[in-house]
Amino acid sequence: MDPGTQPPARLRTTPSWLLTQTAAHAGRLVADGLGAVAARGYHYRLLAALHEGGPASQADLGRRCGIDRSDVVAALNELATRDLIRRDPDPDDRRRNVITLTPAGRRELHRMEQALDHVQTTLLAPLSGPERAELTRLLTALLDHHQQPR
Amino acid sequence: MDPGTQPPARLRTTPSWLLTQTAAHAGRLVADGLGAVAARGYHYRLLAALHEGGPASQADLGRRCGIDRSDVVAALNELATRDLIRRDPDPDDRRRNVITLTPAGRRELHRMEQALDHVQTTLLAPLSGPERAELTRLLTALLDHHQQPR
DNA sequence: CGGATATCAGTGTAACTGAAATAA
DNA sequence: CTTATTTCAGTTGCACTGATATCC
Repeated sequence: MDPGTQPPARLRTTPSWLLTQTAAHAGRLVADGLGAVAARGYHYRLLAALHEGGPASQADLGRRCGIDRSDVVAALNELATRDLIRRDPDPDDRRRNVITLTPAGRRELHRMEQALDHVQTTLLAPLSGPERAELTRLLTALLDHHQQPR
Repeated sequence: MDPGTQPPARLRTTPSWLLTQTAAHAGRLVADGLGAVAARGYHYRLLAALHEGGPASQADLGRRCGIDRSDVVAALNELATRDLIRRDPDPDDRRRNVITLTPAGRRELHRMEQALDHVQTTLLAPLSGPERAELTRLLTALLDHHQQPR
């Protein structure tokens, strides 16, 4: 009712603000969806990377998922106590661990994906099909550009 | 060089992931830009709201900026110690404080805006003019939709 | 009384920093 | 000697929760 409860116009037309605010909404939806299956973002990212790329070292997983090596350790600890991954020493390089997705992990990943599918639907509700494709295209271009220097 | 260092395709096509990742990049740029003028996001949001809407209560500012009342207190404390805002009791409603932008606050806001202008340029570098407008339009639609139930 | 305000203390997630031990 | 990997300890920014005192 109160029009003064609107965010400042300067913010509403600033791309970085629009991005971080919509991302905050998306993050809430993701947290709720994954929370319902007792998981969070880092867990899903790691399991998805393992499912798609097969067993990998922790440093590799971190690079692929954009998760800091330090946080990979903690997240894998949590996944390991639930037997969703296995952590074995690499015989070919004794610095590394080989992380493997377990059958239970594959099942949990599937549950997470169902939850996340629903999140996408809710998140993109106000956009048409072509609009969703265009948004995906634009965000991908941004992401590729800013990830280049790595 | 290593193609295995790419994020999983499932993530790269998921809108919520694209949003949170691009927002993370944007957040880094904003943090760097505002950090150079000894500020962070909350400070800019609050000063911008004060500049655009004039003096307001803390609860009002929180609603306008999408900042929790609890965090408004802390951020205003920091701004007050730098004399960028004034916090006076409201004579008409003794529960409230009237927050006012000081001349020093207006100057700092201007410096923050210059830093943020540069951030937008860097952030949107890979997109054409029409693409930037389209991205802004799509994100605004998402934001409006998910803010409705407030 | 119910409702709003300001404040304080604490939590959670994502992202990051620095340092150490170990091994290539 | 340098580099890479794993691990631990700690920090920051943003967002949120719950409780309390005060006032409309």
